[in-house]
Amino acid sequence: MNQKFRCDCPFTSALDILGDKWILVIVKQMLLEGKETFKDFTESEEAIATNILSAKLKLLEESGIIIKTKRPNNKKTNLYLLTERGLALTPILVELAFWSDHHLRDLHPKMLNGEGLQLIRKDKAAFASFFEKKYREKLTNTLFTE
Amino acid sequence: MNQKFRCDCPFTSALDILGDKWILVIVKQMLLEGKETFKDFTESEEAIATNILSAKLKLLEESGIIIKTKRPNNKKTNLYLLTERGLALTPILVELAFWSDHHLRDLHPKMLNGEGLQLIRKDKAAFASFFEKKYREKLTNTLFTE
DNA sequence: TAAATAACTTTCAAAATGCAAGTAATAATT
DNA sequence: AATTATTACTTGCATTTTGAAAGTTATTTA
Repeated sequence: MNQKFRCDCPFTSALDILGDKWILVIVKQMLLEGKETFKDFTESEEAIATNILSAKLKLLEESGIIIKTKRPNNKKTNLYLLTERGLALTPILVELAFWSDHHLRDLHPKMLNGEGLQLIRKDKAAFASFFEKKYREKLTNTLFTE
Repeated sequence: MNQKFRCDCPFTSALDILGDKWILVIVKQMLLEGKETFKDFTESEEAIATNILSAKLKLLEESGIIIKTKRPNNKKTNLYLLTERGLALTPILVELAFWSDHHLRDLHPKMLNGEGLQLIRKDKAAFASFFEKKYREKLTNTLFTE
Protein backbone atom coordinates (compact mmCIF):
# COMPACT_ATOMS: atom_id res chain seq x y z
CA MET A 1 0.00 0.00 0.00
CA ASN A 2 2.27 2.79 -1.21
CA GLN A 3 1.14 6.33 -0.57
CA LYS A 4 0.13 8.35 -3.58
CA PHE A 5 0.27 12.13 -3.55
CA ARG A 6 -2.27 14.08 -5.57
CA CYS A 7 0.12 16.84 -6.50
CA ASP A 8 3.19 18.70 -5.29
CA CYS A 9 1.45 21.15 -2.97
CA PRO A 10 2.64 20.80 0.64
CA PHE A 11 -0.82 21.55 2.06
CA THR A 12 -2.47 18.94 -0.11
CA SER A 13 0.29 16.42 0.53
CA ALA A 14 -0.21 16.67 4.27
CA LEU A 15 -3.88 15.94 3.73
CA ASP A 16 -3.04 12.96 1.54
CA ILE A 17 -1.80 11.33 4.74
CA LEU A 18 -3.64 13.12 7.55
CA GLY A 19 -6.87 14.01 5.78
CA ASP A 20 -9.30 11.52 7.15
CA LYS A 21 -11.58 10.93 10.09
CA TRP A 22 -9.25 8.69 12.10
CA ILE A 23 -5.53 9.29 11.63
CA LEU A 24 -5.26 12.39 13.82
CA VAL A 25 -7.70 10.98 16.35
CA ILE A 26 -5.35 8.05 16.87
CA VAL A 27 -2.38 10.41 17.20
CA LYS A 28 -4.32 12.46 19.73
CA GLN A 29 -5.11 9.36 21.76
CA MET A 30 -1.44 8.46 21.85
CA LEU A 31 -0.14 11.90 22.69
CA LEU A 32 -2.78 13.19 25.09
CA GLU A 33 -4.42 10.07 26.47
CA GLY A 34 -1.42 7.79 26.73
CA LYS A 35 -2.88 5.04 24.56
CA GLU A 36 -0.37 2.60 23.17
CA THR A 37 -1.90 -0.85 22.66
CA PHE A 38 -4.48 -2.12 20.20
CA LYS A 39 -6.85 -2.67 23.08
CA ASP A 40 -6.34 0.88 24.39
CA PHE A 41 -7.53 2.25 21.06
CA THR A 42 -10.56 -0.01 20.81
CA GLU A 43 -11.65 1.13 24.26
CA SER A 44 -11.59 4.80 23.27
CA GLU A 45 -14.49 7.19 23.49
CA GLU A 46 -14.48 7.44 19.70
CA ALA A 47 -15.08 3.67 19.34
CA ILE A 48 -13.05 2.85 16.26
CA ALA A 49 -13.83 -0.48 14.58
CA THR A 50 -11.03 -3.03 14.81
CA ASN A 51 -10.60 -3.49 11.07
CA ILE A 52 -10.29 0.25 10.53
CA LEU A 53 -7.93 0.55 13.46
CA SER A 54 -5.76 -2.18 12.04
CA ALA A 55 -5.62 -0.50 8.62
CA LYS A 56 -4.90 2.94 10.03
CA LEU A 57 -2.14 1.72 12.34
CA LYS A 58 -0.52 0.09 9.32
CA LEU A 59 -0.77 3.32 7.37
CA LEU A 60 0.65 5.35 10.25
CA GLU A 61 3.55 2.93 10.49
CA GLU A 62 4.20 3.03 6.74
CA SER A 63 4.20 6.82 6.89
CA GLY A 64 6.77 6.80 9.70
CA ILE A 65 4.45 8.49 12.16
CA ILE A 66 4.42 5.58 14.61
CA ILE A 67 6.51 2.49 15.26
CA LYS A 68 5.25 -0.90 16.33
CA THR A 69 7.21 -2.65 19.04
CA LYS A 70 6.85 -4.84 22.09
CA ARG A 71 7.93 -4.81 25.68
CA PRO A 72 10.81 -7.29 26.20
CA ASN A 73 8.88 -9.31 28.76
CA ASN A 74 5.60 -9.53 26.83
CA LYS A 75 5.29 -11.31 23.51
CA LYS A 76 1.59 -10.75 23.16
CA THR A 77 0.94 -7.06 23.46
CA ASN A 78 2.09 -4.74 20.68
CA LEU A 79 3.06 -1.20 21.54
CA TYR A 80 2.41 1.62 19.12
CA LEU A 81 4.58 4.64 19.78
CA LEU A 82 4.92 8.03 18.15
CA THR A 83 8.12 8.81 16.28
CA GLU A 84 9.58 12.31 16.04
CA ARG A 85 7.57 12.72 12.86
CA GLY A 86 4.46 11.81 14.81
CA LEU A 87 5.30 14.05 17.76
CA ALA A 88 5.71 16.91 15.31
CA LEU A 89 1.97 16.73 14.62
CA THR A 90 1.27 18.29 18.03
CA PRO A 91 0.96 21.87 16.72
CA ILE A 92 -1.63 20.72 14.20
CA LEU A 93 -3.66 19.13 16.99
CA VAL A 94 -3.36 22.28 19.04
CA GLU A 95 -4.65 24.45 16.20
CA LEU A 96 -7.54 22.06 15.57
CA ALA A 97 -8.63 22.28 19.20
CA PHE A 98 -8.16 26.04 19.24
CA TRP A 99 -10.40 26.38 16.22
CA SER A 100 -13.03 24.08 17.75
CA ASP A 101 -12.96 26.03 20.96
CA HIS A 102 -13.59 29.33 19.17
CA HIS A 103 -15.76 28.31 16.25
CA LEU A 104 -17.57 25.08 16.96
CA ARG A 105 -19.24 25.72 20.30
CA ASP A 106 -22.45 27.03 18.77
CA LEU A 107 -22.74 23.92 16.57
CA HIS A 108 -21.72 21.62 19.42
CA PRO A 109 -22.64 23.09 22.79
CA LYS A 110 -21.68 20.02 24.80
CA MET A 111 -18.09 20.17 23.70
CA LEU A 112 -15.66 19.84 26.58
CA ASN A 113 -14.04 22.86 28.16
CA GLY A 114 -11.42 21.53 30.56
CA GLU A 115 -8.16 22.92 31.83
CA GLY A 116 -6.29 21.68 28.78
CA LEU A 117 -8.33 23.98 26.59
CA GLN A 118 -7.74 26.88 28.90
CA LEU A 119 -4.03 26.37 28.53
CA ILE A 120 -4.36 26.19 24.74
CA ARG A 121 -6.30 29.46 24.81
CA LYS A 122 -3.61 31.12 26.90
CA ASP A 123 -0.46 29.60 25.45
CA LYS A 124 -0.56 27.15 22.55
CA ALA A 125 3.19 26.55 22.55
CA ALA A 126 3.21 25.76 26.27
CA PHE A 127 0.48 23.19 25.78
CA ALA A 128 2.36 21.58 22.91
CA SER A 129 5.72 21.41 24.66
CA PHE A 130 4.17 20.12 27.87
CA PHE A 131 2.68 17.10 26.12
CA GLU A 132 5.67 16.57 23.86
CA LYS A 133 7.98 16.52 26.86
CA LYS A 134 5.69 14.20 28.77
CA TYR A 135 5.54 11.83 25.81
CA ARG A 136 9.31 11.81 25.40
CA GLU A 137 9.71 10.90 29.06
CA LYS A 138 7.26 8.07 28.64
CA LEU A 139 9.20 6.90 25.59
CA THR A 140 12.49 6.66 27.44
CA ASN A 141 10.75 4.77 30.23
CA THR A 142 9.11 2.39 27.80
CA LEU A 143 12.09 1.75 25.57
CA PHE A 144 14.89 1.58 28.11
CA THR A 145 13.37 -0.26 31.05
CA GLU A 146 11.90 -3.75 31.02
CA MET B 1 -27.56 16.81 6.26
CA ASN B 2 -26.99 17.76 9.88
CA GLN B 3 -23.54 17.31 11.27
CA LYS B 4 -23.06 14.59 13.84
CA PHE B 5 -20.26 14.72 16.34
CA ARG B 6 -18.72 11.50 17.53
CA CYS B 7 -18.07 12.73 21.05
CA ASP B 8 -17.36 15.86 23.09
CA CYS B 9 -13.62 16.07 22.47
CA PRO B 10 -12.63 19.32 20.73
CA PHE B 11 -9.89 17.63 18.70
CA THR B 12 -12.22 14.94 17.44
CA SER B 13 -15.00 17.45 16.79
CA ALA B 14 -12.76 19.50 14.54
CA LEU B 15 -12.03 16.36 12.56
CA ASP B 16 -15.72 15.55 12.31
CA ILE B 17 -15.91 18.57 10.02
CA LEU B 18 -12.39 19.01 8.64
CA GLY B 19 -11.23 15.40 8.65
CA ASP B 20 -11.43 14.44 5.03
CA LYS B 21 -9.47 14.60 1.83
CA TRP B 22 -11.13 17.70 0.35
CA ILE B 23 -12.47 20.22 2.85
CA LEU B 24 -9.17 21.85 3.75
CA VAL B 25 -7.95 21.65 0.16
CA ILE B 26 -10.90 23.78 -0.88
CA VAL B 27 -10.22 26.24 1.92
CA LYS B 28 -6.58 26.41 0.85
CA GLN B 29 -7.61 27.14 -2.74
CA MET B 30 -9.82 29.99 -1.56
CA LEU B 31 -7.33 31.53 0.84
CA LEU B 32 -4.05 31.08 -1.01
CA GLU B 33 -5.03 30.74 -4.64
CA GLY B 34 -7.92 33.18 -4.80
CA LYS B 35 -10.45 30.65 -6.06
CA GLU B 36 -14.06 31.66 -5.61
CA THR B 37 -16.29 30.16 -8.32
CA PHE B 38 -17.37 26.60 -9.01
CA LYS B 39 -15.35 26.67 -12.20
CA ASP B 40 -12.23 27.91 -10.38
CA PHE B 41 -12.34 24.85 -8.16
CA THR B 42 -12.90 22.37 -10.97
CA GLU B 43 -9.85 23.78 -12.76
CA SER B 44 -7.58 23.20 -9.79
CA GLU B 45 -4.44 21.13 -9.80
CA GLU B 46 -6.09 18.67 -7.42
CA ALA B 47 -8.88 17.97 -9.96
CA ILE B 48 -11.91 17.50 -7.72
CA ALA B 49 -14.93 15.85 -9.31
CA THR B 50 -17.94 18.12 -9.72
CA ASN B 51 -20.33 16.02 -7.65
CA ILE B 52 -17.87 15.88 -4.76
CA LEU B 53 -17.19 19.59 -5.08
CA SER B 54 -20.89 20.31 -4.95
CA ALA B 55 -21.37 18.19 -1.85
CA LYS B 56 -18.35 19.66 -0.06
CA LEU B 57 -19.32 23.25 -0.81
CA LYS B 58 -22.74 22.50 0.67
CA LEU B 59 -21.12 21.05 3.77
CA LEU B 60 -18.78 24.01 4.12
CA GLU B 61 -21.72 26.36 3.86
CA GLU B 62 -23.76 24.40 6.41
CA SER B 63 -20.83 24.51 8.79
CA GLY B 64 -20.55 28.29 8.43
CA ILE B 65 -17.06 28.14 6.96
CA ILE B 66 -18.05 29.71 3.65
CA ILE B 67 -20.97 31.70 2.29
CA LYS B 68 -22.49 31.47 -1.15
CA THR B 69 -23.31 34.71 -2.87
CA LYS B 70 -23.32 36.47 -6.23
CA ARG B 71 -21.94 39.64 -7.72
CA PRO B 72 -24.77 42.17 -8.19
CA ASN B 73 -24.20 42.38 -11.96
CA ASN B 74 -23.94 38.65 -12.63
CA LYS B 75 -26.82 36.29 -12.04
CA LYS B 76 -25.01 33.21 -13.30
CA THR B 77 -21.80 32.87 -11.40
CA ASN B 78 -21.93 31.91 -7.74
CA LEU B 79 -19.22 33.19 -5.44
CA TYR B 80 -18.01 31.12 -2.55
CA LEU B 81 -16.30 33.20 0.12
CA LEU B 82 -14.67 32.39 3.43
CA THR B 83 -16.35 33.60 6.60
CA GLU B 84 -14.44 34.56 9.74
CA ARG B 85 -14.84 30.96 10.85
CA GLY B 86 -13.24 29.89 7.61
CA LEU B 87 -10.45 32.44 7.77
CA ALA B 88 -9.67 31.16 11.25
CA LEU B 89 -8.55 27.90 9.68
CA THR B 90 -5.39 29.58 8.38
CA PRO B 91 -3.18 28.51 11.31
CA ILE B 92 -4.19 24.89 10.75
CA LEU B 93 -3.17 25.15 7.10
CA VAL B 94 0.11 26.74 8.12
CA GLU B 95 0.90 23.92 10.55
CA LEU B 96 0.02 21.32 7.93
CA ALA B 97 2.44 22.85 5.43
CA PHE B 98 5.11 23.25 8.10
CA TRP B 99 4.84 19.58 8.94
CA SER B 100 4.96 18.56 5.28
CA ASP B 101 8.00 20.71 4.72
CA HIS B 102 9.88 19.09 7.59
CA HIS B 103 8.61 15.53 7.56
CA LEU B 104 7.28 14.60 4.14
CA ARG B 105 10.12 15.51 1.83
CA ASP B 106 11.73 12.08 1.97
CA LEU B 107 8.41 10.41 1.09
CA HIS B 108 7.61 13.03 -1.57
CA PRO B 109 10.80 14.54 -3.00
CA LYS B 110 9.05 16.54 -5.70
CA MET B 111 7.08 18.58 -3.19
CA LEU B 112 7.21 22.30 -3.87
CA ASN B 113 9.59 24.56 -2.02
CA GLY B 114 8.67 28.11 -2.98
CA GLU B 115 8.94 31.41 -1.22
CA GLY B 116 5.70 30.85 0.67
CA LEU B 117 7.24 27.87 2.42
CA GLN B 118 10.32 29.84 3.26
CA LEU B 119 8.17 32.40 4.98
CA ILE B 120 6.32 29.69 6.88
CA ARG B 121 9.66 28.28 8.01
CA LYS B 122 10.81 31.67 9.22
CA ASP B 123 7.60 33.12 10.61
CA LYS B 124 4.35 31.16 10.65
CA ALA B 125 2.30 33.99 12.10
CA ALA B 126 3.52 36.44 9.45
CA PHE B 127 2.49 34.04 6.70
CA ALA B 128 -0.94 33.58 8.25
CA SER B 129 -1.64 37.25 8.79
CA PHE B 130 -0.38 38.20 5.33
CA PHE B 131 -2.91 35.91 3.63
CA GLU B 132 -5.70 36.71 6.07
CA LYS B 133 -5.24 40.40 5.45
CA LYS B 134 -5.08 39.91 1.70
CA TYR B 135 -8.26 37.86 1.80
CA ARG B 136 -10.09 40.46 3.90
CA GLU B 137 -9.15 43.14 1.40
CA LYS B 138 -10.47 41.01 -1.42
CA LEU B 139 -13.68 40.50 0.55
CA THR B 140 -14.36 44.21 0.95
CA ASN B 141 -13.66 44.74 -2.74
CA THR B 142 -15.98 41.92 -3.73
CA LEU B 143 -18.83 42.75 -1.38
CA PHE B 144 -18.88 46.53 -1.46
CA THR B 145 -18.11 47.52 -5.04
CA GLU B 146 -20.42 47.76 -8.05
C1' DT C 1 -4.55 -27.74 31.15
C1' DA C 2 -8.44 -24.63 30.63
C1' DA C 3 -9.94 -20.06 30.36
C1' DA C 4 -9.04 -15.44 29.32
C1' DT C 5 -6.85 -11.85 26.75
C1' DA C 6 -4.66 -9.29 22.81
C1' DA C 7 -4.30 -8.59 18.21
C1' DC C 8 -5.80 -9.21 14.48
C1' DT C 9 -8.67 -11.05 9.91
C1' DT C 10 -12.79 -12.04 7.44
C1' DT C 11 -17.33 -11.31 5.83
C1' DC C 12 -20.72 -8.58 4.19
C1' DA C 13 -23.65 -4.37 4.16
C1' DA C 14 -23.67 0.58 3.77
C1' DA C 15 -21.71 4.90 2.66
C1' DA C 16 -18.46 7.84 0.25
C1' DT C 17 -15.85 8.74 -3.84
C1' DG C 18 -15.11 9.33 -8.65
C1' DC C 19 -15.90 9.39 -13.63
C1' DA C 20 -18.88 10.49 -17.43
C1' DA C 21 -22.85 12.24 -19.21
C1' DG C 22 -26.86 15.11 -18.93
C1' DT C 23 -29.62 19.41 -17.65
C1' DA C 24 -31.09 24.16 -16.65
C1' DA C 25 -30.25 28.91 -16.30
C1' DT C 26 -27.74 32.81 -17.76
C1' DA C 27 -24.67 35.40 -20.85
C1' DA C 28 -22.39 36.32 -25.11
C1' DT C 29 -22.29 36.13 -30.07
C1' DT C 30 -24.14 36.33 -34.68
C1' DA D 1 -33.99 37.28 -32.07
C1' DA D 2 -31.84 33.03 -32.38
C1' DT D 3 -27.80 30.35 -31.60
C1' DT D 4 -23.90 29.15 -29.06
C1' DA D 5 -21.15 29.05 -24.96
C1' DT D 6 -20.58 29.13 -20.09
C1' DT D 7 -21.55 28.10 -15.30
C1' DA D 8 -23.33 25.37 -11.92
C1' DC D 9 -24.98 21.94 -11.03
C1' DT D 10 -27.49 16.67 -10.96
C1' DT D 11 -27.78 11.80 -12.16
C1' DG D 12 -26.29 7.11 -12.92
C1' DC D 13 -23.22 3.74 -12.10
C1' DA D 14 -18.80 1.51 -10.85
C1' DT D 15 -15.20 1.43 -7.42
C1' DT D 16 -13.35 2.18 -2.98
C1' DT D 17 -13.70 2.95 1.86
C1' DT D 18 -15.97 2.38 6.12
C1' DG D 19 -18.25 -0.10 9.69
C1' DA D 20 -20.46 -3.81 12.60
C1' DA D 21 -20.06 -8.44 13.96
C1' DA D 22 -18.11 -12.69 14.21
C1' DG D 23 -14.12 -15.69 13.80
C1' DT D 24 -8.98 -16.94 14.32
C1' DT D 25 -4.41 -17.38 16.32
C1' DA D 26 -0.93 -16.72 19.73
C1' DT D 27 0.13 -15.76 24.39
C1' DT D 28 -0.66 -15.41 29.17
C1' DT D 29 -2.98 -16.33 33.52
C1' DA D 30 -5.49 -19.24 36.80
